[in-house]
Amino acid sequence: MSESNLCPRLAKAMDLIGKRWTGLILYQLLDGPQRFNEIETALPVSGRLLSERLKELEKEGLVARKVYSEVPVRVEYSLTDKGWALEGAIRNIESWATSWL
Amino acid sequence: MSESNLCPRLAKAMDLIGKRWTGLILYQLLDGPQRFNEIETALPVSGRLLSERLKELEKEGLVARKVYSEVPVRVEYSLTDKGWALEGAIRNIESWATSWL
DNA sequence: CACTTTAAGTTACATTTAGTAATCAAATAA
DNA sequence: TTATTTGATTACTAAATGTAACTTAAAGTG
Repeated sequence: MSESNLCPRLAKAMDLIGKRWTGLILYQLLDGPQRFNEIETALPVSGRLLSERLKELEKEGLVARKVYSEVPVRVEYSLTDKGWALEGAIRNIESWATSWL
Repeated sequence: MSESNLCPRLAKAMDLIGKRWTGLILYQLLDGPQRFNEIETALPVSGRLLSERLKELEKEGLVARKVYSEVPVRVEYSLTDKGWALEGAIRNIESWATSWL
């Protein structure tokens, strides 16, 4: 595993999207803003990793987190412009899956 | 991490592509057939995992493996039609990376 | 024949990441 | 005070990954 002249931006993109659950979380958010438990229910991901992934995605600016001070607290996650910019890629994978899997 | 009504084909696609290095290996093969060492040199992936991923991709029918009985042996990996069908998705990620990372 | 060379892996072992279940924090209602 | 609910975090186990050494096979060299 030596060095390479691989484009660092593509490498980073693949590292992000290539992380387990990230693709499905983004796909899920294509349906619109959703709260933590909605995503957790919709996907076979544990709360522990969902929390971790959402934090990464928020840090990278693909996902926005909004807290509503209700009772009990409501937290909604949504795609940012940067996140929505991946819609084409995700839809592409979806249609590939439909055609080839 | 309970059950969900997630599309099994999309889940499988994301599981495949979302596995570490898989995206970059497919991207690398968009340049045409390449032998084991070429891919290993082009990407920061170890031989151990490259071998494992290529086996998975071959099993899933995205990559074809051809052995040339030369001295020493030459093994070339290339995309199948099913593999090439992912080109759009991969290019999409590439262009997202260029625009947003 | 023994011995070297080279590509393509494989194996053994340490480290990191993921899975599972229990627990915590905050805010309000009873 | 205690219960309830969402959104997490923690502790522990299991699985995946990183690293480096080793193996295999085939042919050329001495």
